[in-house]
Amino acid sequence: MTDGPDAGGDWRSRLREQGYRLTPQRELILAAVETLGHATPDEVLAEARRTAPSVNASTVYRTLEVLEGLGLVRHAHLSDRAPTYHSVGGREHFHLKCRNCQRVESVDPEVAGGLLEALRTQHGFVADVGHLTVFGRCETCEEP
Amino acid sequence: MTDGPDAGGDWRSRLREQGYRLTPQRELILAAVETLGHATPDEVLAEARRTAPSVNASTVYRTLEVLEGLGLVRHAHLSDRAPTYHSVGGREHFHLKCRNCQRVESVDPEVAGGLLEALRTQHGFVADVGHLTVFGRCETCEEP
DNA sequence: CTACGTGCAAAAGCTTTGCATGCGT
DNA sequence: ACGCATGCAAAGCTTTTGCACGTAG
Repeated sequence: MTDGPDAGGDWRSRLREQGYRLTPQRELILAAVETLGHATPDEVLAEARRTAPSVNASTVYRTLEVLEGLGLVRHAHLSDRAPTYHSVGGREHFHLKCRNCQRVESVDPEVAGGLLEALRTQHGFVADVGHLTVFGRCETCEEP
Repeated sequence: MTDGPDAGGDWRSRLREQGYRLTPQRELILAAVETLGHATPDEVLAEARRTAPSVNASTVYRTLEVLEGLGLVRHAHLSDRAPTYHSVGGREHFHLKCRNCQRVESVDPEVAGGLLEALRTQHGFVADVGHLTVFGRCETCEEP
């Protein structure tokens, strides 16, 4: 959860190098995303408020945008409504979402390798696997 | 655009068989979706109003829900915000969305066959290809 | 004649924006 | 000291909901 391309506190330097300021809120919000795994802005807000109750929703939205711009978090659409954010601390992955039990599973990008290759050669399309979400029915829910 | 599993006016019978009533608005909204190809509820409303200016937004939402329940239309998320609806008149397909030029391309499900198979065998997950949207960069926008 | 579907208006989410103040650099 | 980031409040959108009326069956 804390290792990966940006282990330790390197991201703080990168943040500042890009002209951003390092604030408690930004640390808190990034930590919240990492703790939660997959979370909507609303859930991130709630988690952040456990530590600093005064944190504001607009700060969460603005911060998630900044963090995503820096490549520290990503978002995907795991429901028809809210976007959900996750840390890019670990390796890249895409998501399976069961329409029946709502469970979310993370999958290695390699599994989609064939599709990516086909899209590249047949459609000249370079896909962003990390943003991919596949809806369907999971093993348990598909049982007869 | 008018052929497929439900060619002609067969859908009207199915509609009634399911206990629904056949109203001008329902015809109009289905026609709007077919005319537009891919459209947000808002766009569907605008198109429907070209014929019947009194059509209401809530009717569009309610009707799209009914039509989707009957399998006459489907929706996918082609932008981070609005859902877009399309007719299921033609054959099933999934979507590629270019983040640069915003263009949408429809792709034959067969292209994703490998992925589906892998998800089924490796994760016991039965994917719904028709709802799939892959984000990335299209051929033209990827040129150096 | 029934009761489902529609239009209208208001409510409910969720996200964005304008400002004055606070704080990181 | 400068100016970006935050909190607060209000506005903006999209979607949902409650009701009374209209109309399909």
